[in-house]
Amino acid sequence: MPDEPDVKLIDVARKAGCSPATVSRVLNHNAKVNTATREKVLQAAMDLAYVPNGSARSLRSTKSRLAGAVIPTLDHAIYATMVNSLQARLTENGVSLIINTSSYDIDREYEQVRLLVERGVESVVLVGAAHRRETIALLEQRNIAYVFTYTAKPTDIGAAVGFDNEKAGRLAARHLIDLGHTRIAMLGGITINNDRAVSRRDGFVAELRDNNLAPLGILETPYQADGGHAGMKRLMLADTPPTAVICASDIAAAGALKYCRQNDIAVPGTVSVLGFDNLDIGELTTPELTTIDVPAGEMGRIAADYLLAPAAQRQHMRIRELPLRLVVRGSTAALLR
Amino acid sequence: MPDEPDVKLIDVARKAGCSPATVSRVLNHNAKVNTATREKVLQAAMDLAYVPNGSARSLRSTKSRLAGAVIPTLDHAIYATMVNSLQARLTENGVSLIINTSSYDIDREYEQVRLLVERGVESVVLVGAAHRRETIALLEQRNIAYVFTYTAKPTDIGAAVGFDNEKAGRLAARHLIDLGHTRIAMLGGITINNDRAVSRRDGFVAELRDNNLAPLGILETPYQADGGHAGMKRLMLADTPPTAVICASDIAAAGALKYCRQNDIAVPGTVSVLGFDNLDIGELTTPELTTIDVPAGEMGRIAADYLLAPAAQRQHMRIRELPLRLVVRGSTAALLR
DNA sequence: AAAGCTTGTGAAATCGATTTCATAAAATCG
DNA sequence: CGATTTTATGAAATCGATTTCACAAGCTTT
Repeated sequence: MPDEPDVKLIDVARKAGCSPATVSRVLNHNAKVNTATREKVLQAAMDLAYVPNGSARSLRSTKSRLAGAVIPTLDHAIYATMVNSLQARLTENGVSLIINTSSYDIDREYEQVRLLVERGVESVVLVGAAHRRETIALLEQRNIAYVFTYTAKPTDIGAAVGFDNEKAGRLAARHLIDLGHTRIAMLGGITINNDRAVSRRDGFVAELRDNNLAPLGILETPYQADGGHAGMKRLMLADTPPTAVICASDIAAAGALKYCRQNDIAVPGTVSVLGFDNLDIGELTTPELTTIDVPAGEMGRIAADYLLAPAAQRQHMRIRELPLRLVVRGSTAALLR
Repeated sequence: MPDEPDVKLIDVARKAGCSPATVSRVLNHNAKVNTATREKVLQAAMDLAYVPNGSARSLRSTKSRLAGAVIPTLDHAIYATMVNSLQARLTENGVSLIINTSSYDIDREYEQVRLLVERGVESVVLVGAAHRRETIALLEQRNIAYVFTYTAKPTDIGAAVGFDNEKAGRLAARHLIDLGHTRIAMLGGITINNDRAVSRRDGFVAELRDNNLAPLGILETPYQADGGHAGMKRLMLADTPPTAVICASDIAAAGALKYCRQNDIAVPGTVSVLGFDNLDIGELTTPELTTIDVPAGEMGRIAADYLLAPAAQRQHMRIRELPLRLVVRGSTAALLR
């Protein structure tokens, strides 16, 4: 390997015939530097293919230009899409993003956040509003900006960007009630350590109760096609099968649809199926899925903007509730009597 | 804010009644340190909730425990899944992952890699084998380990983990030829800056030619459902529509399926549709998709293992070709005559 | 033209860890 | 038991940038 000795700032200074301080000035805050000198420095940096040492820079300046995100998984489009736009926006502003996954485990989440703090991140994106006390304490103590996503619960702790999950549950129930359904079941997500799934379920139950109805059954299933498939099977084989089912995600709903197709159960004729998330897949199933849109990309963008904003401004943007949108397609219909 | 002054290593040393050097020893290589002293140090670190300063550490030790990945997008499951397992494996080994997206643009890729180098990453994951010369030069010069994914092209430059894209194209063609099809078209991906799409197309064409056939048409479509939908429309409205279509991804294939459904074109009766990637969605469409499995998760894992391996060992693991697997489901069938 | 500002620059201190080198104390050996 | 090796530790140098402080030279201002 040729492996030339790494070019350092001082080498640039030498080549440009000035002091390291001046090089630093040119390369950073662009403070008062004579134009001729500036040119020489830039030229030298270019010639030497100088790449600054980020560690040294952040050690001295206490600015790392690093952000972190801890999400449940990247294997679900709803999170991957958010991270995609989060990353894009941060990068546009010179901030790099470190990603960690928690598998929906808040203890693991804490460990990951600790690691992020050690790496010197200046801000952190978390999912949901349920976290270990230590996690928040660590961020507060270190004065690291953080924002919760997929939730808009007014909380006295962190800032949040997302939507009201309880409203989402209600909106789903509302739609089915409006269609005349009374035997409504839910294929909910796993609620352990998932405050969002809990809220949606609560909203669902509350809306039913407000209409003098009770849920026909609430099953907890993993957010995967198999889970939706198996859950639908249990529901439809019960003594009183539902005429409408709310699913925790479009993936689960697609699995439910698959079960119905395999067993010649008409959707929406016999049973209406409602998804959640509004993933691409919703337009590709037969029938296409009625679902509730989750603005994942927008959340990522807004979260980024929040974290990029100067601390003073952040005060005014703590809670950002995004509108929920019911997307009506072919998998739900009025109850036949 | 209470904002206690940050605890530094020297504070731990003070509290434990020893020198910073000893604290460092305990916290790192665990070199010969008296057990009693070690306990005291660990206790002190715990009590003070000490979190090491990563910048200082990597500045001095030239070990950042940071890796980077530049992928086209996280908005496509095939990449998100790879990154998910890559990240998991790296984190297990104490390495954090910085993610950047390039939107399939190798100039952008170069910029992102530069940024990664500046952040001090010790290794980098790239997608495909087509990169700017500068990108590779930079990594080589800085002695940063890197690995290409989704490709197994024997290259004199980097290591690679993936599969032979040309074989994949051939495998797809082979399947359809075996089923008796002769009018075969391709809804390929965008080939600009995408060496993998190019290879798959070339393999497809080569296999047809080896069987004295010529492609009925090759359309380039975005890797999205709309693209597959629109492409299928063009193909089926042509003077001689194909009896079989190879799609660039399951998403595009699902879009193609949708077009057929909307226009009462029987699949696989009138036209067979072959997907690529083996995403979850393939099992949720009607009919379910015949597809070629891409071991995205495994690639991420293997890439991580490669990068985590000591440099000496890496020599022996440069190219790792994973097997391709045809997954036959309901969207392809023998040609009716 | 003297006093007071600006502007542009460099010398040296500094960020918080790791690492090298030296050394005291303890253990082993012939 | 004196000589030698081993073990455990600390003092000080160091990584590569940024930042503070000082100061010279060139401009204003009166």
